[in-house]
Amino acid sequence: MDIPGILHADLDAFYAAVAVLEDPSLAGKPMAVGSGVVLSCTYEARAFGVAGGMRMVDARARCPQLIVVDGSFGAYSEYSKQVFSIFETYTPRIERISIDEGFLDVTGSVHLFGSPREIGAEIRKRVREETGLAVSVGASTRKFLSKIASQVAKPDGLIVVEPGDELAFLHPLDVSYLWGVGPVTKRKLTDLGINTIGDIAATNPDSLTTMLGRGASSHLYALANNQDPRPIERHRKAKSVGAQSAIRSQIRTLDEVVPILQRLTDRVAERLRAKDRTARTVTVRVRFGDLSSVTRSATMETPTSATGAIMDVATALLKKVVEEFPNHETSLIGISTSGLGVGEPMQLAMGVDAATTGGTPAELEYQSLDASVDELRRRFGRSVVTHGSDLLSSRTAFSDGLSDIMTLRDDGIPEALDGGPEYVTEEDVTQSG
DNA sequence: TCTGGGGTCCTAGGACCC
DNA sequence: TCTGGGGTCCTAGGACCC
Repeated sequence: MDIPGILHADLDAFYAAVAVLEDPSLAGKPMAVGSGVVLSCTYEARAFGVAGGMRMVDARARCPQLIVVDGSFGAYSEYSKQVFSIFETYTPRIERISIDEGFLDVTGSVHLFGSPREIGAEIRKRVREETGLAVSVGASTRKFLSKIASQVAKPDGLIVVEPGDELAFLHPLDVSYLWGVGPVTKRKLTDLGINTIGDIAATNPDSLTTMLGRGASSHLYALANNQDPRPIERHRKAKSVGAQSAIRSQIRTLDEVVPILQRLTDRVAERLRAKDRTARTVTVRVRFGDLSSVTRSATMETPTSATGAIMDVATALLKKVVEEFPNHETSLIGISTSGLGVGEPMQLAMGVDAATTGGTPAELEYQSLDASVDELRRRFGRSVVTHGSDLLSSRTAFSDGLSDIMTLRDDGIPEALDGGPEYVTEEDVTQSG
């Protein structure tokens, strides 16, 4: 396999480019997408020193005529879909890294479509013609090297690193091109007199280890010597699901923070269910007014995707933080769930809606029973209420009003329904389907 | 220069088990 | 009963990436 068949394709200034396509009057002007911070900006804005990640106030200071537009995520995923479907006509071996970049392994496609260089050129042409977007492409025999090549190729370029030329291409480049070198590592390397990737390759690995630790140093040393055995991975499963929210006004008490945590937990649990996943570990992050932050986590005995169960754990963790750091302002709160699993038998808390019983809320009565999906449907029709990994959490979620209103699909999986929680009786049910 | 939201991976210490 | 070693799981923090 001595052809540069690993392609890295990266859309140029993606969000900004889409904004220009949606509103052509923005073409050729300095423009940034984002509200608090710059998510993406045009190359005209970059000429003024505006860059992604920058605070919008700083961006405006550098470029007073900067036009700022809000992002529209619907349009982004539409364009992204189009672009990736073009990729798919050249190879099924695609690893999507994010909405705007991915790896393509075209080593098996050369007989059909020509050399990697020809494929890269054709992809760029087709993406330009069919979507109006510019995509830069790097090609080599290694993932990390192709990614670097596409960065060097920007904007709107194609760089192929032929086998044998790798080190000559790589070694003059600044260390920050390497995946894994951020501000902290960059500073440490500078202190060691290491500036280029070639400097890393020429350094005694032991002295790197002293400064960076075993993992990071062997990683960087390998990359600097063009070692990167990672294959293209087509389907990567998420390892965590989280949500966070920055808080502007100063708040200090648990009572003020809990509703925000509730909202975030709702979102996370819903996304877990949408992916048909469960989580075992709940992590709560609190960032204080001085921007320092702490995390507290706890692992549950049984995995769950139930809002109530996750919220119980999250609330306890949050309480711990508040007790540990009294009278601290909170500037951000986040929740993350990890230890994700699939396919555990779900435990359902069931309810019958008020229309069925023609009634007002009655006293809740619980009982456990085993039942097949068919039996559930016979007994309750559409009136599934909430589910979790154990009966207690399902019931807690239900009685706290955190339940989702759902119906059973034919495969027995609950499906979200619109409508209010009008339930008057409730029974706990173990789903056996 | 710490401003956003979504993630991954690594390290290190402690608990616990064999 | 103590000492030692190895492995796994959990928790907390930090760096980095898009």
